[in-house]
Amino acid sequence: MIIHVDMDAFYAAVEQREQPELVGLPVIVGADPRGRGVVSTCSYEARVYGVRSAMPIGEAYRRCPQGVYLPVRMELYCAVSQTVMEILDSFSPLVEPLSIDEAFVDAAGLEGLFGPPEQMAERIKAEIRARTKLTCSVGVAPNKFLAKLATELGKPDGLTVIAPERVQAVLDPLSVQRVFGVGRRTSALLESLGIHTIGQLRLARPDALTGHVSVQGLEHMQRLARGEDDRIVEAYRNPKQMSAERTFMVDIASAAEIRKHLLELAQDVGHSLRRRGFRARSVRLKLRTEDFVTSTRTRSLARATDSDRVLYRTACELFNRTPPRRRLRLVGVAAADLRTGPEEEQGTLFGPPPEEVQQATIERTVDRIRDRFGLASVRPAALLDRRPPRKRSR
DNA sequence: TCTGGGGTCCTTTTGCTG
DNA sequence: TCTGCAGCAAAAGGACCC
Repeated sequence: MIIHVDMDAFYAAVEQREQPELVGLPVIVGADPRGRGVVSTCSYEARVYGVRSAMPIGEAYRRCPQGVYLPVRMELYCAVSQTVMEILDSFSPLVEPLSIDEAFVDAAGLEGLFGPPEQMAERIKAEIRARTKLTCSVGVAPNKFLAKLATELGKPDGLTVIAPERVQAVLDPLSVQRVFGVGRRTSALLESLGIHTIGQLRLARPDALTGHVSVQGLEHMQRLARGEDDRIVEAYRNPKQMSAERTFMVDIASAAEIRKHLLELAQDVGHSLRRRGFRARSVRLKLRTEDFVTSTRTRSLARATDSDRVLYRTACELFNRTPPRRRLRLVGVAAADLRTGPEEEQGTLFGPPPEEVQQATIERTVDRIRDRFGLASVRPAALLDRRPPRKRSR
């Protein structure tokens, strides 16, 4: 059996814990309601007004002008998250964090220590509440998909068990939207074909969906609809990409200004790579124009890198290739095709050229300063653009 | 009316190579 | 030399999740 743990209205609940005068009020954590952005999390009191995660913050404000609007305080939530994960680690050697506020816990073979899975889940809930003063919802089921579904069915502060013999009875009447991976688009498609419930999806004949869904996609959905999911709990997974992106307060037309942002984003991504010991073999530039059309451009690198300068230059090359005709509302830089381990073969007997060594030294020094004084406090554009001094002619 | 930022995974398109 | 084809990797886009 697998246990899934999900903190209730996490960011908002942490804020209410830190500021008890907010308890019972509609608390909305996210962007500034006067600017651009969305709701990250809101308290259950705010949900009464129809406010939801990912809703444009302006719309949230129209629905709930009396709400308490708070900025995201990521460091605080990360610290609480760490405590929660430590608690989970004390119950099982196999814990897979899914995001900052949820995780899978493999309960197999732990009956001797904690009793049956349901009892173990009970103890996890109690300990999280005791140590963090926060509530969570917990699901217990034979696999990941069902455990996560069980959690959703019991929110907030619930403990829901889906026993193996009850899987189909629980699943069949639920909306297809409950299937992991079926979102707005796919559920609209399925409903247009008369498939509204998981039971109908399970029994749908493949030929009724050909042309609408890929064969693999349908097989995947129908496996989940039958309650089958053989993914294991993985305690550690290598990241596939690291990225940073920024939406501007006002759309930007100036290429010079865009490049300034690309430099900052490249520095953020480079910093993440070095901190976690990864190098990237490809760089992706993401652009979103004022009419909300998003495009990406990728370039593979000859050699894996974690250098701000290489990320920045590559991003600029991608940008220069076809500068967008419209103003931009967002730019992003991503490092992808990640790998660990020592630097690849340099292709020379003498290692990397001296400028690269010097550049790497500068970047690591900046990393230390940023780690000590804050991520955004150091933006040494001058350092990055500095060329080696030119030799004077005699 | 307005739509964040960090990700994962999958499909399709495109271009190269034998 | 040209064409068609298969296989592959890179690139691009899209759906989805929290």
